[in-house]
Parts: sequence; structure tokens; C-alpha cells
Amino acid sequence: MNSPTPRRQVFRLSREQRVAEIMSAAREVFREKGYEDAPLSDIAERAKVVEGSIYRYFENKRDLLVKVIEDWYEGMLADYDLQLAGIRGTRNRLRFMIWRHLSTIHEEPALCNLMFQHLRTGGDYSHTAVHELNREYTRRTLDIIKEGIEAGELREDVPLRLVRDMIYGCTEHRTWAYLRGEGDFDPDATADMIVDLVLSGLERRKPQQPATPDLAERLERAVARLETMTGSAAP
Amino acid sequence: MNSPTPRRQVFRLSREQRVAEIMSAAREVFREKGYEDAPLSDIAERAKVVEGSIYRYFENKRDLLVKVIEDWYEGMLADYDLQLAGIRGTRNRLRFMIWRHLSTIHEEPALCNLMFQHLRTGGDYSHTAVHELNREYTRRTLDIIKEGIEAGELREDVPLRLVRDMIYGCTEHRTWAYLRGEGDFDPDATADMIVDLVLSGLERRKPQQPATPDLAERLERAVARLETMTGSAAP
Amino acid sequence: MNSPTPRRQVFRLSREQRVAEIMSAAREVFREKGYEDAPLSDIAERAKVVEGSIYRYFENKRDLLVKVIEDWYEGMLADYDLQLAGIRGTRNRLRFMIWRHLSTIHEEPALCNLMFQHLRTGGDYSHTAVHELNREYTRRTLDIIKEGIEAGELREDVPLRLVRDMIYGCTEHRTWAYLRGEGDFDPDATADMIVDLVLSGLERRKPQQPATPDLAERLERAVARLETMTGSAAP
Amino acid sequence: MNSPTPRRQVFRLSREQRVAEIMSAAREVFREKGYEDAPLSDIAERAKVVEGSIYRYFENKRDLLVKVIEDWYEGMLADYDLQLAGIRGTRNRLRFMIWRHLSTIHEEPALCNLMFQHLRTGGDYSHTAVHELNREYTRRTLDIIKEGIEAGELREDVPLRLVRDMIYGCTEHRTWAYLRGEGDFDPDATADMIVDLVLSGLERRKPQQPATPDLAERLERAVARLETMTGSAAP
DNA sequence: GATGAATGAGAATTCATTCAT
DNA sequence: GATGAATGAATTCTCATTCAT
Repeated sequence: MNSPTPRRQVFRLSREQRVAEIMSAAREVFREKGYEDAPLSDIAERAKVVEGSIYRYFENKRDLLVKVIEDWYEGMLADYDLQLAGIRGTRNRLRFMIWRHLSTIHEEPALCNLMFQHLRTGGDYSHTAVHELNREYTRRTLDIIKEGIEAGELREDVPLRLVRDMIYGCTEHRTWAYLRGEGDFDPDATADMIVDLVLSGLERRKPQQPATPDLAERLERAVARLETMTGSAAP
Repeated sequence: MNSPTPRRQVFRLSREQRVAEIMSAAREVFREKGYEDAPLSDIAERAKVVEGSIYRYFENKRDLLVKVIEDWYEGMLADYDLQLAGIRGTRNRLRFMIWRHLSTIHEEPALCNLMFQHLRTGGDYSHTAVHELNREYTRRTLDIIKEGIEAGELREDVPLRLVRDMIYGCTEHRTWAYLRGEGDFDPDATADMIVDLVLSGLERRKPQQPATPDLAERLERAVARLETMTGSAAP
Repeated sequence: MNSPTPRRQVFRLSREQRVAEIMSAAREVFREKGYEDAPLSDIAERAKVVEGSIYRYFENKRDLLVKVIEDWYEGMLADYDLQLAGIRGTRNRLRFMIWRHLSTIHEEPALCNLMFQHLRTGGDYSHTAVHELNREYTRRTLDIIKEGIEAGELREDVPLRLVRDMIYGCTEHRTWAYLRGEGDFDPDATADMIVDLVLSGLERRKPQQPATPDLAERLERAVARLETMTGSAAP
Repeated sequence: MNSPTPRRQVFRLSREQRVAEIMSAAREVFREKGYEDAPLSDIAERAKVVEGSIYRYFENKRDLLVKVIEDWYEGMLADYDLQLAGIRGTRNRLRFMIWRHLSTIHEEPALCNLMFQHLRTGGDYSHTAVHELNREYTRRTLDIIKEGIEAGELREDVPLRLVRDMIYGCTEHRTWAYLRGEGDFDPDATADMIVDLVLSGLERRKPQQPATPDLAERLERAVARLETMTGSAAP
């Protein structure tokens, strides 16, 4: 009847290798086509497996997406810590975080879109490992601010989480057009602007209490005069 | 699917009425099911027309979505101006803008999701009337800040557009979880926090220790009197 | 790019006609291949529509099956009543019912299998129109038995529904092998056997009444006495 | 799907033990999910082997099903004979057979469904060991009836196989709803009803018909004698 | 102006089965 | 003897969109 379909050449890989192959292929295809427009068949083809094989390792298409983003995040986080370790000072460290986020968006707009549009909006997001990784990711920013407070550089009443939302919200809002494929932006310049703006509201008003030092001086001087008059000297 | 050809009662409506009916139905269905999961058949059914008729008034599904959001925005903007007209003071006006945005998200999370996920991310967004409306919408915020600067309340070097991104970015970032269906938030309290944080970085810092200057003056005057009494002049 | 796929020749039919076409095609294909082995694509092809069109009229494959059987049943029931009207006598009418059931199995083994294996066993069967039709179908048998009782031909304590189960159960059990594709059976002869067996347990045992033996004895004794009296002995 | 290659602990079992493990797992899974909805992977998992291993002991999924039912039947038959040995009297023994069948259905509806829907309907059924076992199973019923005839309790002209079909057909028909998951039934009461109905058609009408002809003859003869005595002749 | 029948093209998914190791 | 990676082939179902009537 019909000749027994000749089995394609089978390459046997370990689970880890195969998973890596598929995720790598998926990352590429998702990057090129987005989520909805990326057929599993494309991913399978690029990973050199049949579609069905993907389901051995991933529950479904969404699971594959989640894992791809997860994998990407993990790589990034390791990098973060490495670089952050060499940076000192609240402003510098904060600027690095913002710049890094902007750079990521700049370099991987497609994956970021995946994250922003498909993962973060899903009802199951908070049960996701990506969610956890993201907390990890933004926690560094919180830590930097906390350290700034402890070092006396920042006001003590800074609403931590709101500042974090402000930083990331501002960063992303700034890049919507770019993510949409319109125009470009300069991560360096943008990072400078954002860090300036953010810190302008958080830094201790040392130079800025111009009235206060004057007052203190004047009071001290007045007191000194009184002291002179009364003949009592400071010890 | 099953019923014996329900000879549809044809209601003749004016073009405007028909369009309104369809948009109203679409808004409901989109609100309930989102974009992808809202079949045109559902919308047609609810609007009491057949699917084909929708194409008489709208180019395609996306066009319908765009029009629905557009319509919604228009209603909102009129409202904005009305209310904003009665509010005085940079802080108050800014707080209103933020509070209003938060309230909208709070009341219409589904439509906001549509806007954030489906419209704003589309490559064609910037050619959209919604885009224009949105500029309109955020322009009011810019105007308020400008007025604040002109009134001398805000620093002169405020990076206007970045502040706008900060306001809206922060606002939206704050509400992601809610938009995802998790938990709740209080628009009033959140608006207060955000406006505080934003203004803390923008306000002119002279008049900012309002108590202090008075005190300084009174003290100085008191000291002067003392000096007068003792007949000793400052050096 | 790719030339706009030339639309196939579209034949427009009324809903009723199209439904009839599809059901007819489905009946054939189901008959030939059974349920599981009948791809919708085959049915679509034979009905000269595309697969998707089937879903305009039927919720899913199972719904199509249900409707096909339903349609078939409806035709049968009309026939039943017509023929039954011309038959008199409990035995004859009962025999007709049994014979008709056997004939149906004999003529449409495949559709019967569909009914027995796929419909009757489904958890949703009792909410089905087929279920209702089937009740209708077997109700005639109950009626015949009831009439037999009222006419004094059958015992009054006949457990109606159990008898129905016995008739249909026996009939079907007899035909399992045939339904499986093994051998053949003669509906006429089988009907005769079954009706005999069934009625043998249901018919009034006119002479059999337990009162009779007593009566017989008493009569015999009376006769014996008469004989004694007359002095004549039995031969 | 997800776990990091769980280096499976390999338990070496004898062929018999392994087969038993798999069959036991399969019986459970089939019971819970039916045939079509039971993936081999589930069975393998529960049997603590990999899917491929099942093919070492069973030709394919259907073979596994057949073996599972076979195994189940074997257990039942042994039981039957044991219990039947202690029961005397045609009615009692027949009732036991019916009751036992009903009880089996009552206790193992899922396995019975497997048997009724999947095995008995397959074209290969009659070449199956289950078929043979089933003949064995129903042969006991035939034997009981035969013994009843030989003992003079039952009519001599009982159509043996038809009676068997009637018994099992009735029994099963009665329980379709239960097998479908609707409602319940009482095996004891049902067995009583069925055995009554069946025997009502099979039992010798000793007291009844055989007496009757005798009586009639004797009466006629007595009447004839009386007539002789009285000198009046029949016309 | 409206209807609603029909299209079409895919897209995800499932699993029994095989076979290299 | 067992593993478990990989296959493959089909199959159901969904819907936006078109267009003859």
C-alpha cells in the first residue's frame, strides 16, 4: 500500500541538550515573529525536531514562552550582579540599573515586548518563575535606594516601592515608541535624565536648604553677641 | 447553530445609530473577553446585526477595537476638562490628573488593558486617532507643569516630557497587578503618594521650609531688640 | 506575493438544505467508518463544503453524530406507526416490534453500532433528543403489552419495564455477533422465537389456574361417586 | 515534563511480576479514564516503568486492554464456581448467576463498560481469549437450564441460547443507565425480578397444563359415562 | 442596505509506537 | 532487559472575512 514512511534521521540528544535547542530556536522565532505569529512548526523546524517533540519538554506554547523568557532573565541577572559589584555610590549604582534596563530594551525590544505584553499581563504571571526573577531584578534597585538612605544620601521618608515603580514605569514609558518600532533612543542620555529626575526628589536637601544654614549662622552669631554682652563665654 | 432559521426582524436604523449599537456591543464584549477572545459573532449578536454588517461600518476587527477605544477616550476627555476647570493650584491640578488616571484604571481595567496591550503596542498606533487623543490627554499634564513653572512654583529646568513619562509610567506600573486581576488599590491614596513623590523633585526648594523663614525672622527681630536694649550693635 | 487563492465555486443553499447535505454525507461516512475513524474532512468533502462550514450547523463532531442518529430515528418512528396501525392482536403487534428492531439491526448494523456504542453510553445521553426518541420507540412496546393485559390476554402482574428490557436486551444480545460483522441472522425466525419465549411467560395460563387442580379433584371425586352410585366402573 | 531527568531507579522484577504490575496499573487507569482517554504514559507511570517497556510485554494498547479484562474474568470465574457449588435448585442457581452478573456490573461499572463497548464490539473479539472466557461464563447458565430440564422442572422445548441471551440481555439493558453513571439499582431486587420473569416462561406447567388435558379427558369420559347411563347421546 | 452562507488556512495538540543506546 | 528520546500523522475546531442574493 503506502510505503512505510522513511523515518527521518534521528539525532539523539540528552534532555538538557534538546531543551536547550528548542529554547534557543523558540527565542529566535519569538524574537522575529512575536508570540501569536510564531507557529510551533517554525520553532520545531528550527530546532530540528518535529512539533510533537516540543510537547515532551513543554506543556504548551505558553509554557515554552515562559521558559524562554525565564532563561533569558537568568542570564541577565547573573550579568547584573557581576557588573554592579564594581560600581560605587548611590547615584552611579542607580544609574547603572536604569541604564541596564534601557540597554536591554534597546538590544532586545522583541523579547521585552514578549515580557511586557504577554507574560506580565497574564493572570498566571504571579505564579511564574519569571515573576520571581523579576522581583529579584527590581529588588536590586530597592537595595540601592535603601543603602542610599542608610548612607544618609537620600531622604529617610522615601516611599521605596513607589520609587521603584517610578523608575521602571518611567523607563518603559519612555521606550514605548521604540518598542513599537518607531524611532530610537539613547540609553546613556536617557539614563542620565532619569537618574537626575529621580534623585532630584530623593536626595537630602543639603545644598538646597540655603535658608537654613543662613539662619543657623545668624542665630549663632546673635547668640554669640548676647554672650558677649552678658559676659559669658562658650567653653 | 440549531434554531430553525430565525427570520431576523430587520430594524432599520440610521448609520449613526447602527454604528453606536455596534460600538456599544463591542465595548461590552471586549470588556468581558478581551480582544483575541472576543469573536465578532458575539459582538454581532449583541448588536443585533449579522457579522457581515459590521464590515459595512468598520474595516476589520482591529478597526472596531480602535474605534471603541477612541469613543471611550472622547467621553473621558470632555469630562476631564470639565472637572479640571474647577481646580486651582499646580499640586491640586496635577493630583487630579493622576487620580483621574488611576480611577479610570480602577473602573475600567479591561478597557485599559485593551489600550495598553493591544493598541499602544501596535505598529500603527501612532497613525491612530487614539494616539492623538492620548497626546491630548497627556498634554493637559504637561500644561499643568508648565503653568507651575511659569507661576514660579516649579523649578525651571524640569524636563517636561520625562516628567510626564514618570507620572504615567509610575501610575501604570503601580497598577499592573490590579490590571492582571490581582488585589486592589486605592486611587486616592495612590494619587497622593505619587503627587508627593513627583513634586518633591520638582518644586522650588526656597519656600519649602515655610515654618523656618518666619521663625528666623522673628528670632532675628527678637535678637535685634535685645541688641537695641543692650545698645550693642552687630559688627 | 502569493496570488489570492482562487475561491472555490460556491454553491449557496438554504440552511435546511445544507444541513441535510451534511447530515446525509455524515450518515454515509459514519456508516462506512464508524465514529472515531471518520474524519470530519471526509464528511466535508462528501458534503461538498469545507470542514469549517460544518461548525456553522453543528457544535462539534459528537453533535453531528447525535443529529444524524436523531434524524434516522425520526424517519423510523414515522414508519413504525404507519405499519403498526395495520396489525391486530397482542402477539402480532409485539412480533412486529421485535421483528422491526431486528430488521433495523439487520439493515443498518453500522448505524446501530453507533447508537449502541457511542450514543447510549455517553454520559449526556439522557439529555439527548435521541434518548427521548428512543423512549418513544420503546413506549410502543409497553403500550402493546398494556393493551394485552387490558384485553385479558396477558397476566396482570407483568413487570412492564422489565419485559421491555427483556425484549430489547434479548434482541440485541442475539445480534452482537452480527453487529461485530460475524455471520448473519434471520430477522423473521428470530422474531418468532423471541416473541414465543416472551409470551410463554406472560400469557394467561387459562387452564393453568391453581384453582383448577382442586376443582378437578372435586369433580373427579363427584364423578366417582356418581359412578359408584350407578355401579358403572371406568373402563 | 519538567523535572531534571529523574534518573529512574530500576527495579528488576521477574517477567511475571512486571506483567502483573503493568496490568494492575492498567486496570486502575482504564477504570478511571476508560480506554480512549487513558494514555499509555499514565499506565507506565503508575506501573513505574517507561512507556516503551510496556511493549515488551504487550503487543499494543488494545492487547493490554484485552489482557486486563481477561485477567479480571479469570478471577471472577474461579469465584463463580466456588460459590455456585454450594447452591441447589434451578431457581436458586439461576438467580445466583443473574445476581452475580448484576453485582459485577454494580461493583465494576467501568470495567464492564470496557468489556461491553470496546471488547465485545471489536471485530477480533471472537478470536479473543476473553470471548472464550465469556462463553465459559455464560455456559454455566446454559448448564443450569439444562439441568432444570433434565430434572423435569423446566419445559423440554426451552430454546437454550435464546434464554441465555434473554437473561444477559435483560440484565444489561436494565443497567445501561447505571453504566452511564445515572442513578443506581439494587442487584438483589433486580435479580429476583428477572429470575421470576424468566422462569415464568420456562417452568413446567405441571400442575397446570398437564393436569388440564387429563381433567378434560376424564370429565369428558365421565360425562360420556353419565350420558350412557342416562341414555342420552351427544348429537 | 442588509443578510447570512460559505470560506480557508492554519494551529495547537495528542499519543501510540519505535528504536538507538 | 530496560530506557526514554523522538517520531509522525492526523484531527478537531476557530474565526475573521467575503460576497452572492
